[in-house]
Amino acid sequence: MGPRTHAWVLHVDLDQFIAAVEVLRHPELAGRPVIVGGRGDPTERAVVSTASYEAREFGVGSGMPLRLAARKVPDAVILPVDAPAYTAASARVMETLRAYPGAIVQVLGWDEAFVGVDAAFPEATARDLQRAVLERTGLHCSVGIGDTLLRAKVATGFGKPRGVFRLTAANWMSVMGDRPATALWGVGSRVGRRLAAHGIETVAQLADADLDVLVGEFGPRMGPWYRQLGRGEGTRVVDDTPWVARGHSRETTYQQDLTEPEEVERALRELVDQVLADVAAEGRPVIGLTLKVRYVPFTTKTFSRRIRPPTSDREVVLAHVLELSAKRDASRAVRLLGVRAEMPMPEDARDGHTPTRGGW
DNA sequence: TCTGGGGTCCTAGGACCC
DNA sequence: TCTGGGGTCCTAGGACCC
Repeated sequence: MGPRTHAWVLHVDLDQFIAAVEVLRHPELAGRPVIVGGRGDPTERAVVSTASYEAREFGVGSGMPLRLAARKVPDAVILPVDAPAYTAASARVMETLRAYPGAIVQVLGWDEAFVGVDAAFPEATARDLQRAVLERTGLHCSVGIGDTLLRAKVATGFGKPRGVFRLTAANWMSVMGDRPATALWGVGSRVGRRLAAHGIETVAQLADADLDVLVGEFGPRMGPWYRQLGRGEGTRVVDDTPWVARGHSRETTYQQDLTEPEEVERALRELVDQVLADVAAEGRPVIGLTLKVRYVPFTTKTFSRRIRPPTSDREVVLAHVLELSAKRDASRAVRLLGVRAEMPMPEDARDGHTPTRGGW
C-alpha cells in the first residue's frame, strides 16, 4: 500500500461523533441535548468534548467550560468521556471504509478519514460510503469530495449534516473566495490577525497575496504554504501507511491547585508512569522530555530537554522530570502538570514516508 | 464562566564547532 | 583586536487541529 494518487479524494467526517455514539447505546437520549465532557460532572474543571445538535442550539460547543455549558442548557444530559467506546466505534467505521473496493483510507482522527477512490461519479461513491457506514455502525457522516486533500476537507463542512459536497479547482474561488482566511484548515485566529495586518482578510486575497510579504511575515516555509492554502492547492496523495506516534503525553488539571512540593512530586510520578506505559507499549525508548506547568493565574510554561542515550528506565526518566520541575517557580500554585515523552522514529518510518497529520 | 487532553509542526535564538 | 560564515544541536515558545 502506501501513498497513492487517485482520481478523487473523499473526506469522510462523522456527524457529532461522540454524542452520536452515546445516543446509540442510550437510545432514550435521542432528540435530547447531550453534552459529553470530562467526568460528566459539571461542577468540576472540565470542558465539552462534543455536544449534540440539540445542545448546540443553546450555543454550546466543543472547548467550552462544562460549568458554563450546563448553565446554558438547563435540562442537558451530561455524560463522561468514554474513550475506549469511541475508539471501538471508530475502528468499525474505518473498517467499513477500507472494505470499499479500491478505496485507500488515511485516518485523521477518531471521526474522520480521507478516502482515495477512482470513480467516475464520486457522489455515488460518497452515498455508498454513507450508506455502508450507517448500516454497519448506525452512525451518520458527511462526505466532502475534492481534487486535493484540502478541498475535500473543506468541502465536508458544506455537506453537514449527512450530506455530500464537491469542491474542486472549478468552484473553489466562487465558493471560498469571499470567506475569511480563517475558514481554511490551518489558518487559526492568530495567523488570521497577522494576515489582516497586511490587508489580507479573505481567501481570495490570500490566494493573490505577495509572496515576499508572506515570507517576510511567516518565514520561507509557512509563507508559501499559506498562499497555497488560499488557492485550495496541495497534495492529492492519500497515504494509508500506519501512523507512527512521535511521542506521548499526559496532563492533568487538578481540581485543587497544588501548593506543596510533595503533592507536585507525587503528581509527577503518576504522570511519568502513565506516559512510560504508553511509550513502553510501542517498544520504543525516550529521547526527549517536556514538562508543562500551568500556574494559578493563567500562565503556562514548558521546560524540555533531550535525553541521551535513549532510555526506557523509569528511574532515569523520573530523575530528568524532577530536574525539570526544579526549574519551575516553586512559589506559585500549580493548576496543571503535563509530561510529554518523545520517541525516536523507527528506521522504516523515516524519510517522511509516514504521513504527517494535517501536512497538506 | 474561567479556560481539557492528546497530538503535530515550525521558528527564533543561543551554544558550540570548524 | 576584531570577529566571517556555515552548520548542527538544543531549548523555549507559538500555532493549529480534533
